[in-house]
Amino acid sequence: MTLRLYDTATRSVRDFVPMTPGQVGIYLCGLTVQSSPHIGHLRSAVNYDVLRRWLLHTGFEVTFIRNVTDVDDKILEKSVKQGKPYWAIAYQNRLLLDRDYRSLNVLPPTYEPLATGHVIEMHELITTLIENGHAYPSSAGNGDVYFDVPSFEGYGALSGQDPADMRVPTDGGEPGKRDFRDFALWKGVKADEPADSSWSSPWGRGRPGWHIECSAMARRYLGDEFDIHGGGLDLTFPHHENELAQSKAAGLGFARFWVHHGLLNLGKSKMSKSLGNVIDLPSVIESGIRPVELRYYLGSPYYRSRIDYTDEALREAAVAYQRIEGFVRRAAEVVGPGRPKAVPPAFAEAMNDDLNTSAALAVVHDTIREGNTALTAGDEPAIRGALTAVRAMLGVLGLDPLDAAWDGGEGGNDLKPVVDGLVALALEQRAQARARKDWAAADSVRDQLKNAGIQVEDTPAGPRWTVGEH
RNA sequence: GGUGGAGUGGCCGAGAGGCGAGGCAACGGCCUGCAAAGCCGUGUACACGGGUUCAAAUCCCGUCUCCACCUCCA
Repeated sequence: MTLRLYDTATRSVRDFVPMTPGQVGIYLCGLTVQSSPHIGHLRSAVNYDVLRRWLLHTGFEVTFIRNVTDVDDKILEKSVKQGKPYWAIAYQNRLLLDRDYRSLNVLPPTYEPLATGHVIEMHELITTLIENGHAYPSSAGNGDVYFDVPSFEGYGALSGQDPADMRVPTDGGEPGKRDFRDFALWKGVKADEPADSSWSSPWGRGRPGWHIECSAMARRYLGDEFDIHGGGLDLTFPHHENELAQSKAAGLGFARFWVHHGLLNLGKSKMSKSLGNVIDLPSVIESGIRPVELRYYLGSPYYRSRIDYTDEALREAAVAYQRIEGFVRRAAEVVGPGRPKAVPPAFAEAMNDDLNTSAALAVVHDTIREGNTALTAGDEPAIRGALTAVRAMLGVLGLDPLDAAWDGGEGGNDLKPVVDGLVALALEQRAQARARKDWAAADSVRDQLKNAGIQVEDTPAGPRWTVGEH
């Protein structure tokens, strides 16, 4: 049973066969750090994190490269507008992005290369392209270097575009281009751009032209040919098409699989800063949803389908996750956390089927039902079996409630033993009241605890309590 | 204009020719002093109109609505 993945280039689900047995190289287009991340960006991270964790679980060694684009038009614009160095703005947003990734338990990449750190690699690639007739310096003498699209046969194959059908720009396009479809590999420095945002090159001072950085960095860390290239559906054209064209034209094998995830819409269109329909992690947390619950929401639909964001759906996902969490915690209290190991065959089958997380989650819920039944029956071996299976599955999805990754952040855990003691005191009172069948007094204790944010529930093993509104 | 994709029960969301994924909500029951949690049961949903077939949510034709890309975008 092998992993089957949808490959955009062939528009079909294919058996995933790595170039080197047991090893996988993945390049994921990360963000252009022009602003703080929103939950649409986070979906991307979660989707590929699940792919990665599944590959790891099935025994692969994964080299996961996720880049950051730290120089581009918008960052420079902001720099000028705010009177701040462009690199300070980029770094600031990078830190925010990193914080969000960590909150959502997204594994850190093997390496996170920056565009500005790979100018030399880009020059090498551009030089090759000029030498073999696939690129040329702008005839306008502005220092730009363009990729010669008509010189590359097969342009448009990835995205299913016919170059002949492409819209001619209404503004006339760049004056130094031979063809309006040609795109910049290198951008000559402009007078109104910050002085520290250009690098010297054989074609004069300038900066990277978006697409080339990914070709250069993927090659640097994964080689001339590698297994999987990922990114958002909106990057298919032109970004990935251009990456593919320039890499192939330079004689590289490049990506064997193109994986694209669906976007997250808010209202009637995709979440994006420019439209202003943005929700970010801090505001989600503000609304009482925990990061793990957001991750469940973002990760439970099939990665290629569109998510139409609504507050209700998110809240519903949070409740669904709490059911999962409730079982794991209750079971762990009875039999200990256990050691997660194998995943049920049905779960593996779902994951191998192009990462069908919805179907995989159905297996999680089925197993939880069995576990809950075992819990009421006090059948410890069955509880243990269900718990380890559930934790193994949740681990693959990055959603194990017992994962230490979810503890961090607030730092309020030191108080746990203290609260434990206080609640135990109150529960002792309640137990006494119950013993003398003074239900009013017993319920009053429970109500007061509830008002303080502590839920009490009676189990065969005695009362247990949980904190928070969840 | 071109390209790709989507419309599933009150809601979210899989599936993809026959055997009712799963979750949330609702209702009934069990358990409980009462709750909570949990368990059991209850819903014949597949945008619309035709067609193919013994059988269609799944295939074909047409219609409508929506989204993404063709400009920066996860």
